[in-house]
Amino acid sequence: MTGRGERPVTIYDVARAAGVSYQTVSRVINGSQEVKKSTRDAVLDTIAGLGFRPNRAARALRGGPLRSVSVLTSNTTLYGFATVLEGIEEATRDVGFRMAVRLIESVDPAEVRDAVEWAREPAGAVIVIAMAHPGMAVLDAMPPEVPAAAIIPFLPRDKVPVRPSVWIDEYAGAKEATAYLLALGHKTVHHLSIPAWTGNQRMLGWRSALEDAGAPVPTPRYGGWSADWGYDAGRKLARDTKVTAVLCGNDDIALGLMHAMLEAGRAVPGEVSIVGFDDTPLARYYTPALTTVRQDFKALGKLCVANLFPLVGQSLPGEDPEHLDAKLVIRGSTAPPRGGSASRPARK
Amino acid sequence: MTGRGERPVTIYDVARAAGVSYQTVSRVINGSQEVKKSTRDAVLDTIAGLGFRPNRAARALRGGPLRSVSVLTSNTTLYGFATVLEGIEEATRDVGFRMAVRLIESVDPAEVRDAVEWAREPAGAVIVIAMAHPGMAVLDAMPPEVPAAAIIPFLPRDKVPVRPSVWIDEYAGAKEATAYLLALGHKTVHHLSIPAWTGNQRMLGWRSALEDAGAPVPTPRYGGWSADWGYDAGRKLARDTKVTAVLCGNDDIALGLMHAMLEAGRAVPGEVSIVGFDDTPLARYYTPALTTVRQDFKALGKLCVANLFPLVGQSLPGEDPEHLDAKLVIRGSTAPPRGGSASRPARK
DNA sequence: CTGAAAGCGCTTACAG
DNA sequence: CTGAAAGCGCTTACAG
Repeated sequence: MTGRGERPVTIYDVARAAGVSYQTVSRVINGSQEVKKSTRDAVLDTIAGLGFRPNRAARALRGGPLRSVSVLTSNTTLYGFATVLEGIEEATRDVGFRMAVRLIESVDPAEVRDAVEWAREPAGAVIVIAMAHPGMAVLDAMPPEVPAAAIIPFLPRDKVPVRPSVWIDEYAGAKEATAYLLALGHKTVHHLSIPAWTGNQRMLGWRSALEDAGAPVPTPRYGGWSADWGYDAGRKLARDTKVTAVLCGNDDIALGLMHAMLEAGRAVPGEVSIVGFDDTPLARYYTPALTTVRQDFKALGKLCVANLFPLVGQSLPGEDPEHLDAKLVIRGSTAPPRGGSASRPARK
Repeated sequence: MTGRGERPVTIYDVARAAGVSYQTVSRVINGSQEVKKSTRDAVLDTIAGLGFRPNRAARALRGGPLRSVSVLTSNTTLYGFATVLEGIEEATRDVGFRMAVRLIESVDPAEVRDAVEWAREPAGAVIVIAMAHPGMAVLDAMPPEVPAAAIIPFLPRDKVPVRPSVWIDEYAGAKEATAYLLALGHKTVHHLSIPAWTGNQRMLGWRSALEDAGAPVPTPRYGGWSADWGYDAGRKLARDTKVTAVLCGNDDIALGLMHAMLEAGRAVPGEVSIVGFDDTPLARYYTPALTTVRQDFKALGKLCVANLFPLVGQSLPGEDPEHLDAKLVIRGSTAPPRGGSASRPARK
């Protein structure tokens, strides 16, 4: 019973109860090797008995390990961001770290500067979810001495990135999805992209598959992350009856597009095949069920934490990879084009 | 330019540069009234020039204002939870507070105890998102002396709740939706509920509308929050051709149900009308577009912060209400029953 | 292997 | 209105 409103238990209380100096208690809770086993056990027992928990503020002030990670992210109502965040939270909680979160809503320089200040303030570790422009801007602005790891949507530009970075191989995923549509017999595949940046792997993978097959490369459209945007863009695409297959930048966009097509009287997948990206928990319940590229966002969040920890003197057992694979999941929203001949679809 | 790797600016630096004592600097940054205006302005200028930011750890250690809120929540990949969290983050950031987040995944006593300890540790303010069982368990276990506010899914049991609590009037929303379906001519309305608890307002509102109309009250089904669960439950409902109208506990469940109905060959809304709850950004793009009860989760999160602040000596201007209204949004997933006579639907 | 000392940056009484 | 003092709980050299 820690009781109500009582003064919290400190290392001095533990020291007195265990009959040692408070320095020894400090060594025990910090896992120092130079404490005799019997002393350590006695102290540990006392800690458990008294319900002692180290005061984080005092630790931070002293310059000790803060055991905290500050996460910068945007768009947490999007499935991918929310799930990455859950992965980070679980991984940090597992090792007794706290997680602070701050949203970045734009690439406005003042907001970016503010976000960087926020992140470095408590001298803890930092994670930037740079899966959208605001996060990328913050990542660029982050001073190199800040211990930070990042989740990025493209391959690192340098062989040795400035800081630990993890990603999903969206290039391969997009390429596989596009190749699958071509193999179904579609002459080409259009692309309703998430907002564009240099090195967007989903777009590059899509283009690469098209080029490999010698198919024409339509101009991709981009502008947003939402179903709203997918619907608006979809209404324009629906007017072009030569469009028979579309790869979307995410599943929300795909839903908006599907709605626009159906509303325009174009059958899915009868006249138009649609592929999403992410495989949200809803995608399989769209009608028709959405063919999409699955990404394991939770694992990505955890992976980022594992790659961050060596920077702050923590390390988790085992070697961790830097990236995860994406995986095409075939459902009902894709089919051979009307009258088109399928050259044996590469169903795997 | 705060520069790279330099020692952070402290109140001592500011004091020296401004030619005052460090105590005076402390008074200025804490808004003390007893500082001469000219002194205050000089200090404020120096602070801006040097880019000083108070060290939060030192403040916390001293017992000063921590300016931090710790949020306990579950299920952040669900739209409602994610959006409430964004509202809390924005409101706390606006006043220079930090937000720490921890997930609670079960009602397991050990996890609940742990979560409570986590929340009280840094002596900051606490918010419990008690919109699901895990949060409710934590709220029940929270000692009264902890400065906490809560988001709850039902009316407070007592006239004067133990702590500030905010909610959305789901009772009225569910009642309105159910009455609307009855007015369309449905003999009764089934309910696929989110997990049940005593005082579930969505369920009570639904039941109340049925009773007011003298309609039979079918046994509600519940078990999960997800489209997966909605689909499983929907497959059973689809076999019962007497079911012509269903109110769902959220939009994800509604999507699963809709998929099950369509898959079973039952037309929506031709044979079965479906109403959701929440109005997620995807709901309007379901096919058919989902009639649902809109809840403003972001405003709810902000409202909770406003109600929390008086507890920690902050107060925001203006008087804040305790609850928000829900609103029926009519779209394409609802219609009069086949052959049923509509008694002039209460379209508003 | 363990104890005594210093100090992290701040705020709040306490004097003046 | 402003300065000098004490101390929050902890960790890391420094002695022994």
